[in-house]
Amino acid sequence: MPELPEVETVRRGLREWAVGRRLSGVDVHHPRAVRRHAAGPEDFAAALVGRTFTEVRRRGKYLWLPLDSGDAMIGHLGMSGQFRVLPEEAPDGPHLRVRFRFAEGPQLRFLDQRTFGGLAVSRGGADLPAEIAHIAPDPFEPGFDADRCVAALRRRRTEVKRALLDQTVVSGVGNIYADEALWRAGLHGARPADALTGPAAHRLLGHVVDVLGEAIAQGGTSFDALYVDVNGESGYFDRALHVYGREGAPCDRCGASIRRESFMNRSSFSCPRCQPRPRGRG
DNA sequence: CTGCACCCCTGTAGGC
DNA sequence: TGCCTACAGGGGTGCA
Repeated sequence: MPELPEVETVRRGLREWAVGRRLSGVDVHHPRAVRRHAAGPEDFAAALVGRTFTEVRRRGKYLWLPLDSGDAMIGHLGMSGQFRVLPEEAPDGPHLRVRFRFAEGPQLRFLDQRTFGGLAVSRGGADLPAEIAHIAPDPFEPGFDADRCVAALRRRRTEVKRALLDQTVVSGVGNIYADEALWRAGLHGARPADALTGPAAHRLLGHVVDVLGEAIAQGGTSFDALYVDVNGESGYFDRALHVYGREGAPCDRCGASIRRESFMNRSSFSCPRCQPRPRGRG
């Protein structure tokens, strides 16, 4: 479940099901799932067994679970990663990558169809793992500074959608929520970020925060079974999407037919009337 | 600093 | 039925 609202949904599930439980065994079923753990799968497991998850934290799309050792397990879901809480007798399935066993109670499993996601143990990373420090704060962190974020956004000499997707400007925004925020702001994603006025950039960031917050409240966006919470349940925010995946459907604001454009080798959805394409530099 | 090409993978949908 | 391509919510790297 890739973007911030989906990762936050997973974080909440992990907080409920993983915190305070002592690990009795960790089985790496696919080494690629721990490729970012340089010391290898055995070291990964050894750093976890016997330890207890004390908390579940998140920055943007990254999760980390501090341990009572002072280390932390880092997780990124990539495109198709899932954490699932399942009883021991549940079948493994084809996408099981890492199994976490506890002294008692259900297992925690990391599943990942495409294996773009991954786990690692960060030594001494309980507070903020060094591996995540290059990512900007996300809008829901106490340390988030909106003025600073807007300044970073307007400093980028690139298109505004690219800037929104840049995790060093603001973390947690992906393709869906970038398109939704741009629609709400009435801006085409190809507008130059450095041509936005301060108030316009603040308004855009406000829409980013709004759409992410509303999506969290709905448990995220689930188009299919790949994007589910730790109990396998889907979120409902897909019903509230205004542009993403709605090519040809009428704009909820003006009725014009939603268009789809190729951008950064991905699809971008927008309203041709509410979000006119910029001409030249702006 | 920036854009760009390309890499990492599996699975599905659609055209032929 | 098969075969092919395009596409999917992620990030990272190397190069110009």
